[in-house]
Amino acid sequence: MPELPEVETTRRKIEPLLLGRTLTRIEHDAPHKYTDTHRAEGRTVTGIGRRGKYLLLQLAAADATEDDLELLVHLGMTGGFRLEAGPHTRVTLHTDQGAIYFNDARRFGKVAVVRKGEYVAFPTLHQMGPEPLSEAFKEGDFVKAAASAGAVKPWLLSQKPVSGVGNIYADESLWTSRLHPAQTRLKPAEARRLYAAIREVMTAAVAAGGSTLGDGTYRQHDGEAGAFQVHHHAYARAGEPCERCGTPIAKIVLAQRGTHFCPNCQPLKPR
DNA sequence: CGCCTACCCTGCTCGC
DNA sequence: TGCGAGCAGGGTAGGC
Repeated sequence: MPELPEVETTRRKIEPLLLGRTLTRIEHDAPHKYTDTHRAEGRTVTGIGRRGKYLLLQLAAADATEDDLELLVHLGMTGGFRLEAGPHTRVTLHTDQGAIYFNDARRFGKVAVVRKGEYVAFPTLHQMGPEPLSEAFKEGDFVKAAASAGAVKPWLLSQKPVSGVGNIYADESLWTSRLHPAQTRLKPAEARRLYAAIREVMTAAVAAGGSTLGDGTYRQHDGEAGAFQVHHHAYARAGEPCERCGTPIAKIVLAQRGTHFCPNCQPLKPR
């Protein structure tokens, strides 16, 4: 599950491969997942941005008769760019300087072309919360919203209080801030700990190039693996001793997601 | 309107 | 060795 650190690493890696290139043709199957890609044909990539877990390729208008467009890419669970086609190539971006391939074994990824900023067809992107490593992510706002929130992990996964947090980094941030994933209505001190943990975990994970799991799914186009997985304290460590207290890490299912936490350090408090 | 659940999709692991 | 069951899960639709 590429989350903010993996998507940001991807953004940095593909930027030199796509910036300034002209998209000559886009091929794909499964049209219900890859929409309006033809609108990008003939456009030059003028920038590569990221919002939460979405990559946003800027396709500026050539003249006043056209709209600025964006090519959205969501990597889903297994999506990634490759320099060569493979059995799981779903979308091929042909450019004036060679092709780049979007591979996605489990087909949870998305590619779409929209008018710049027009995200109504993508409600999560449309209502995306602030970037966790930006000035827009304010502790005061976060603490206030957390005070009335439901179970904290699903709340984080909604992308509304903050963007880019997925299953791995939710579990890691909650372990770091010693909060139970199902805790509701965070007290100010708890919310401040979580706010700091999200920034700390995301900063370290971006610096490490993200996390590459045991199955090697989350690699960059050049085969490079992330390094943050060795710093996981909770995610995928069920049964192993908590690094703070030695209690075995528990695994439960919460909001349909595998959820890992220390039952001793992260107690559920009645509210 | 907000919360909850089912579903999408397919490669991989595990047990027999 | 072969094979079916179970698992992984972000985002979205739909129900209450």
